[in-house]
Amino acid sequence: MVDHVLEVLKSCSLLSGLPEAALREVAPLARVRPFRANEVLYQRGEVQSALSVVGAGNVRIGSTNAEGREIMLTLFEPGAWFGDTVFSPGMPRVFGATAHTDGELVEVPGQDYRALLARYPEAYPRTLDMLSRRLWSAISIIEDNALRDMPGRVGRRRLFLAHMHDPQRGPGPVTFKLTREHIANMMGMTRQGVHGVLKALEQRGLIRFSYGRITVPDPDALKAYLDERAG
Amino acid sequence: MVDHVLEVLKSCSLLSGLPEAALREVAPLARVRPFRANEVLYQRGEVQSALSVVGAGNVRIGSTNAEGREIMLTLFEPGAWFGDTVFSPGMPRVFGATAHTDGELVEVPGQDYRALLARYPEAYPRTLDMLSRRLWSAISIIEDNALRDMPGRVGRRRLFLAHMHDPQRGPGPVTFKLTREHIANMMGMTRQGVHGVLKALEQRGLIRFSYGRITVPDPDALKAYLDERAG
DNA sequence: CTGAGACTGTCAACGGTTTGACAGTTGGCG
DNA sequence: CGCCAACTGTCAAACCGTTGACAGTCTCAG
Repeated sequence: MVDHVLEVLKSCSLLSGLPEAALREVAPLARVRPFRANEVLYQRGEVQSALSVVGAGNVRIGSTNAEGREIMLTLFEPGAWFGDTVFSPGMPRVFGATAHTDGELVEVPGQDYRALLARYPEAYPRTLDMLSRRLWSAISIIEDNALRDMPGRVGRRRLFLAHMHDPQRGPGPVTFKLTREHIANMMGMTRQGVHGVLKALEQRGLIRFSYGRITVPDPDALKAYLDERAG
Repeated sequence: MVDHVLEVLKSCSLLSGLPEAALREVAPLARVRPFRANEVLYQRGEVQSALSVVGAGNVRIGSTNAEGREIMLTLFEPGAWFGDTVFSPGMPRVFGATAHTDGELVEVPGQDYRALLARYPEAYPRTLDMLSRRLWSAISIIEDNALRDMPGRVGRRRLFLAHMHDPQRGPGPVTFKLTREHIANMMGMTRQGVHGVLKALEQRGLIRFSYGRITVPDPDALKAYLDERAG
């Protein structure tokens, strides 16, 4: 059990600055939390700080407004970490998390994680680096939204997900389990609007899709197309 | 001179976790860089990591795409810090900075700043907290863009700036020196589009504006209006 | 104080997205 | 193996923001 937790923690880039001995220290304090598809994992506003690492399955990060319209910020794969308040204890959660598929979460209590960092300060730079990159991702999404038209935005977001999916950038095809509606929610568009955009991309052979599933056969080709289309 | 630098560094929230002794150590290593309005301070892509603190004047953060269309992410006031690559040395800058008014920057070489943190590890938690909050700001902008219509977006962004302007949340009026075109660039809209939105907000008395200047008389009233308009 | 340049108000035509509605398709569960 | 629920394709009408163009207003530097 603890061994399994340790495996998950080791797979997490945020924690890769910590020596294995450190991970062994927190592993027993972590909690494994299995989840079913569409289960709400955290709700916006909860005051509770934990570092969550996806052990298996996919997790949607996002929030819902009063009218019930939802926005999905990103989709996390196994190994990804989140927990926006780990570094700002006492603050309410800024966004919510929902299970996208069945899977499991490993939760390290915020206090324990912070104490661990304090004991292994050499891990701080790596931690800052990771957080900093998250910030860039967010900013580049803002830029895309402001600078690009709808096809550009959709394409770029697909690339972004492909990169999240496999940061090692293996050139092979990448598949997500996403409906048109999910994509629309990510972009602030409607299902119908997404449809038109995807159809155009498909005709160029840049993406392919089947029922509830979308695949990018060649991320590099998609990137090249988008770069050519607009600065 | 060094005294002046010290004052500026002390005013910076990112550095407030460091004891004054630490700031005295880096102050001599910092460089004061005066600037004139519209001067380009940093360009996207430069590989150079420094922590920049605004000592006086205003700085626009943003980027430009190939077609020359510009997006402005935010406007920084004295005391604000930026330097997206301080925590990820060796990476190219993700966005550019341009002087919005005359003013001055205090630049701490990234290496020196990082070495300082390593010497005063008790400052790390505060640093992570600050960076984390930046991430929230960015994410909440993404949310606003996806979930809100144009008036909602413009209003929210005005609030965001008001908050940046004075995080202590004094309830008084706040004024920015921003043209319609700047606002348009922040939102990915056009000058004309912004015009209509602002006119509507003005008629409700929520904002006022004069030549090249816009003021929010009562941020709380604006917030209340926006919250009511759309969850 | 005065002129040039920057900023602003406004208009009509155009275009892309949403809205709303409905039928067709897929996949999983009983 | 068949049905139901979820997902998808498609269309026309309405809407909203952009494009492009021009005249009016304000500021500041000389």
